[in-house]
Order: sequence, then C-alpha cells, then structure tokens
Amino acid sequence: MVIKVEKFVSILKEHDLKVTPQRIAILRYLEIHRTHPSADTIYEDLKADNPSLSKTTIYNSLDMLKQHGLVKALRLGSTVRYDYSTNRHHHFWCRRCGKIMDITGDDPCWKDMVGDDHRVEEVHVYLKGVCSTCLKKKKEED
Amino acid sequence: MVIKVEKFVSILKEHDLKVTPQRIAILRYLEIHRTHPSADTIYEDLKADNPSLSKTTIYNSLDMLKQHGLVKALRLGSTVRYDYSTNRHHHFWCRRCGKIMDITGDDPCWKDMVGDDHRVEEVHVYLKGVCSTCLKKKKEED
DNA sequence: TTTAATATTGAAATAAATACAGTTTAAGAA
DNA sequence: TTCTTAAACTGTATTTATTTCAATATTAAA
Repeated sequence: MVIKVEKFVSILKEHDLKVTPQRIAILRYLEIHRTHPSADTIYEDLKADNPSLSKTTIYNSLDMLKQHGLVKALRLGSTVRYDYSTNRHHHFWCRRCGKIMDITGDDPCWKDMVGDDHRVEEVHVYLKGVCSTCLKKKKEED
Repeated sequence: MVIKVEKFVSILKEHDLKVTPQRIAILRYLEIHRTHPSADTIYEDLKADNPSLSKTTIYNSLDMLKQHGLVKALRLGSTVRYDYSTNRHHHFWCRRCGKIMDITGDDPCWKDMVGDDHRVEEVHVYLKGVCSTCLKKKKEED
C-alpha cells in the first residue's frame, strides 16, 4: 500500500502541530492498519523502522493526536486501542477471536437517554459477544 | 441505615457461594453506597471494621460476585467502578464533579446497530460530559 | 468434632501508563 | 545556509491498579 507522507505532513500542519517523523509514522501506521492497535503494538511495529523510538513518544504522540481529534482512543475492557477514523461510530468486540469491528449503523437515541439536563460531550459504546465468523465455525460450547 | 445481614446470607446461598464475612461486607457496602465505588475505596472503607482485610480478597470477591451477576463492573476511563444493582442501565459521568449517575431511560436499539449476524452478550455504554448541577454553577469556561 | 474443599491473607510480581531530566530536532529568523 | 529557541524525543525510573502465589484460616457438610 502506497501512502504519501505529504498527506500526513499537511494534516499535522493544518493543526499547527510540528511535523516529526514519529508523528507521521504513527498516522501512517493507523491509516494502514485498521485493526484498532494498542499503543504497544504500534510501538513494537514502528520500532522495526526506527530502533531509537521511545514508547513515551508513542504515548505522547497518540495523546496529542487525540487532543486534536486526529485519532480516537477506545477502551475495550482493560485495553486501550487506537483508531484513525474520527467519524462517530461504535465497536463490536468478539470475545472469541478478539477482532474489533466497526459498527456503522444509525446512532441510537443518546439524547433521549439523558434528556436535556446534562451536556453530553463524549459517547463511549462497545458491544461484546461472538462475531458471525466465529459463530459459523460452530466452536460454540458456552 | 439498617440492613439485615440475613439478606446477603440468603443471596450468597442462593448462588451456592460460601458465606463469608468479607462477602457480606462487600455486598452490604454496595447496597448502602450507591456511588459506584472503586475496589480501592471499598477496601479502604471496609478495612476500618476489619483491619486484617486483604485487598486481594476485595478483588477476588468482586470478581466472583460479578461472575454470579450480583455486582456489575463499569469502566469509566481508566477506573473500574462497582455497582450493586444488576438491571441493565447505563451511566453519565460528569467530568467536572466526577459524579456517576445512572441513566434509566429506554435502552436504545442495540440490535439494530449490529444486525443479526453477531451475538451480542454485553453492552458497554457511558456518556461523559458536564452534569446539570455543574452547568448551573456557571463555572463554565471551556 | 472432624475433614476437605474453599477462601483469605500478605508479600511479591506484573503491566500499562506517566514523570522527568537530558538530548535532539523542527522551523522560523538572520 | 546557519543560528536560535521552543518543542519534541529518548530512556530510565516511578507510579498505580491488578494479579499471582503459597501459607494459613475458615466454611460447611459428614
């Protein structure tokens, strides 16, 4: 997959962020890998190309990119995963194969849930279960 | 608040769980404190009555009670909070005062979100923002 | 009261995330 | 291009929540 570095340079500049190879690498990684990787996975994979990469940089960068809405952090159970896309969607997490799938259906009626009293700023949702692929494998016992 | 120990003894027995003072204390604590406390908060508070209480026991017991559907664990950001009630509801978390409020409105259309392909076993939802009380305090700047 | 299975305890280990101080780098000015 | 400075990066140390584990204590049933 060929992805131009220029694209990420512009994105960073648009947000008045300094352009560093580390940030470009992270954005590029998330654009290519749509698997909702963890900070550690990103670190391990990027270290191959840049042995001096620090895990602190991964955390710092992801946090900064998150502040600027360029990446999204999702908490599934005890793990934090990162997502490049920023349009609101939710996730289905298969407990069997571990795959995390985007749910693109209509956004349910959140406003109805809280009424107008509170100001909702973030909506955190994920569903957990067994995905269709795993169900078909008929390895179901429980 | 007077809460009979007998109640928790029966609950534990119904689930074929051994009745121990620690388990009773935890259930009793959660019944009284509807503030969605963390494991550590429960531990610190119960230690007053039982100095030899171990934090491992808190974790073990909460986990066991969770397995049997007697308590529910909710993850809000990086913290895990525990809840005595077991009927499905979601939460609103105020980023200003930290209070966690139950959302009792109708359950949105989860099934529509995933369709019939996947088997949904758990629904994890919380909304974050600023609660009405904090909004009224007009301490809003951001 | 005895017994065996289970629960509790407390210390040690683990893992993810954060803090920090020193070094390096990006990007604008000269 | 070189200089300058603020910001970013690195690597180690630390923190905090949780888990592991072996020894001890307790529950519940015979």
